[in-house]
Amino acid sequence: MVRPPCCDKEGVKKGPWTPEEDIILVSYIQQHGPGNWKAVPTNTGLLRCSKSCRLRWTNYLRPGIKRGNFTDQEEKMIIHLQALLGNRWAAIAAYLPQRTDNDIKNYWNTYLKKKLKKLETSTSSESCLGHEDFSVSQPTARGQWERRLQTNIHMAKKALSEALSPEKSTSSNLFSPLESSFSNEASFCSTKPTSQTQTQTQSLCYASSADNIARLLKGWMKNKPKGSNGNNTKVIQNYETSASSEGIEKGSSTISENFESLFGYDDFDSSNSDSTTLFQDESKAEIGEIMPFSLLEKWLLDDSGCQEKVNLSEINCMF
DNA sequence: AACCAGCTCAACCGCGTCAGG
DNA sequence: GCCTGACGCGGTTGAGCTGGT
Repeated sequence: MVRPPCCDKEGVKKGPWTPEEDIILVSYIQQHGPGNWKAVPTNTGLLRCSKSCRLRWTNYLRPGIKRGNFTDQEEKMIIHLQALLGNRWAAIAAYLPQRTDNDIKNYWNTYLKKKLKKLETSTSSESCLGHEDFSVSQPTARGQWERRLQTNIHMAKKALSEALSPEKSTSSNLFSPLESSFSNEASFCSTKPTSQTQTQTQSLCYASSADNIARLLKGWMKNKPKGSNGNNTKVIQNYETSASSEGIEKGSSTISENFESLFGYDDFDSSNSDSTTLFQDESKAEIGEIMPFSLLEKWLLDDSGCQEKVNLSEINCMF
């Protein structure tokens, strides 16, 4: 009764994605939205399994993804949340806008785990923990976290039921990431674009998604050793056509320039994710704007001693 | 310059869950 | 209630990169 691997069919490509494949995938999702992954390989002609497409999208191409250096605060949040939630990377990722669960998992496994271990061994000789007061080995702090989590869950549920009631749905858009753990991801969407802003929204988030590819392409164009072949050019040109039909400004001379102007990657920075996105049900990336992130950070990062007083009223404001 | 060990991270694999029939 | 297929998640792998010798 062994389940056959989903991708062991002949002709299914494995390994790293090429920029062309990325473009095809993004182009498709831009038109049809994420979801129904089973249909993606069939409809796009990509020689990838549906799982691979979904993974590529969620971990790499999705709009608003931030890559590279984790900030101190992000690091602390991961440590705190890992202590609280365990290896539930998706849940942890819900608290870190612009980070994917895979990214966080990798960061934890390659860096934070070692760091904490080091810290633990260095402090184990001493009777108390150092200034980096992680809750990993602190049952009391963990208990407080659990209480807070329960409060949060309760309020999240309340907010959810309020949000689902039609007359309130427009005003209650401050969803907690926790809801994604307790309802489903689709309910996560909050800032529904109005019909007036939808067109603008679509192109904005499309650009945001394209930024990811553009960054990829930038490196690819630079490093591409023996020139791109005709196929590449063809695919990219097709994409240009598709992009231009979407009303996105197209550059002129070279392909690389086209993409540069098309996506404006030089202007890229994480702040561009402040646009509402077309991909509302993939809105992990927008949590920062959905809820007052600084408040959440405060809640997460404050020393455990004094925060309880502040929390309940402040958290209530979140919902 | 060549080799090697360690590290990083994108991608894969397999299992669990859930919805639809 | 059972079966099946799709999806999501966490663990693991391995190719490529980097720094040291």
